[in-house]
Amino acid sequence: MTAKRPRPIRSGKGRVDLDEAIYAEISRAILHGQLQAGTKLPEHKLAELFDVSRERIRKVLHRLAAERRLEVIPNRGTFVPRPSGDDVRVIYQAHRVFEAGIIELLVRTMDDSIMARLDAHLAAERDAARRGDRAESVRLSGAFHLLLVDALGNSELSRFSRELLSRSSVMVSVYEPAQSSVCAVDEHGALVDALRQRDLTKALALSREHYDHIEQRLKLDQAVPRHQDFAAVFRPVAASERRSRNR
Amino acid sequence: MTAKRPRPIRSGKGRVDLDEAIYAEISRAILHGQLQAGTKLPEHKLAELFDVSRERIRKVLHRLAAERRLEVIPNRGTFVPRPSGDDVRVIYQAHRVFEAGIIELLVRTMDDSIMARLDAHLAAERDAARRGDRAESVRLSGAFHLLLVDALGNSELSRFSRELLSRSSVMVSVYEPAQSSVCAVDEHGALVDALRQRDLTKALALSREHYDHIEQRLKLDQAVPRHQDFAAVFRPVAASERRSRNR
DNA sequence: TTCGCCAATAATGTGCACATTTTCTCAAGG
DNA sequence: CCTTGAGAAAATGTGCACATTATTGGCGAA
Repeated sequence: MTAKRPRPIRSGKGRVDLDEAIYAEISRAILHGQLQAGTKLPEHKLAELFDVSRERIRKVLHRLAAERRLEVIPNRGTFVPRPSGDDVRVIYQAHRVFEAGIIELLVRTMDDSIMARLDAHLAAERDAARRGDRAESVRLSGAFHLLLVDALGNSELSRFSRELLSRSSVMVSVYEPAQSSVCAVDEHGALVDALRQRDLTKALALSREHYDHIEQRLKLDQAVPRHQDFAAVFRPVAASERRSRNR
Repeated sequence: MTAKRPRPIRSGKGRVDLDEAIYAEISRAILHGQLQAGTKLPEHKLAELFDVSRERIRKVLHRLAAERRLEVIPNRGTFVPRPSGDDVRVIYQAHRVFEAGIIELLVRTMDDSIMARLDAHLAAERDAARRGDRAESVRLSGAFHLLLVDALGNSELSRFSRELLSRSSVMVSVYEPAQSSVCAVDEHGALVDALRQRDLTKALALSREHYDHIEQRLKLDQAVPRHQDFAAVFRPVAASERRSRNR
């Protein structure tokens, strides 16, 4: 590290984007299940990885902790949450309650353009399943539920939905590290059919059962705690590369 | 827990509580509508008020901003959000969607103890209304909706519900600063009746109309932006008093 | 060996100094 | 009178030093 700088290396304006980039990168790693539950994220190590100050990492970690994506234990460190069985129950019940409300509104207010987008998404899911593209199937499966809530055009609902999905992603990677049991495309298709018929009761039941299936599958498996070299899962953010050239 | 160390000014564990106390105090002021929308919360002023370092205040403010309770504008400061008309629409739609999901579950799963708690709450609301206790009526009115979600015993749902309520509280204080148009007790009572009969359709309609009424009332009024001496609304937190004696 | 204690090391928590940016003040010029 | 701009003042942003706490490693006694 340089001892004292006569001038600022970068203007202050770029720093906000830098924060955002680091935040997005860690969020992505969690959402994609690339960080094992229980993994510790030491501030020094991350600061070195992203080539920023420790304070900057600290701020991002605490922000993620406020969103329950990470867990900060005072004087101990920051960890990827290790969801308990009760956490699974809480999160999936929240998913069910939340989507029930979404469906109740969609049945009353959806239009053709929304149905068209849902149909297009189902086609993409079926195509990924036919090709056997597992990673894409997982991604689309989660995106289906986001599509439902985004159709309402409500930023608050979308934000909360993403927080829930982020947390269930960690659970999936904990409880089923090996097999790829994604949402069945058939269940998504049946739900869309019920929506098209504006059949509230049927749509509610299908959504509820859908999340029940996922939750049940999770509880069958056992958690396999293990350590992990987290450094490998992060992609470099733009600014860190830029600064690396100066050294 | 006893202080063994030669000279601990304060035990390190107390600091977490201190953060929490300041966070709770500002949250309370927002929830109670004691902070006018648009009010700036300067870091060094708050630091002086609570008698803590500016960094500590800073952390709390950014945490509240992450929950959308406050708004941080880079290099400008932290402000109580000034909700736009579209914000009102988004928040109250979120309320409706969210409570619809809650009701759908409550109708299927509630038991006598939950109904008893709801009845007791209604009695308290009616009592406050009869006594003309406006502040208590406002508080109980918001608490009714929290009681509904808390009945599910789901921390995630409760947390999100409180975030929403916190944001709508600011809106109420912005758009109707004078009159006390709280939730009508009758509407709460009718909703409880529908729940008791396990009438999903009726309960959904009542909840929806209830929030529609509140939102409509808000939109009739005009925002009255004005400055405010925020220092008067904060109560001292324990630790700040303790330290004040040393000066 | 194994347990427990203590020093050594590493990691987190925090106050502070200083850099950067914005806002305020005021006066000169159109 | 209004506008504009330069400098001062005030507020926010950030890196760093140091305090505090947890973890590790080692050493001696049962």
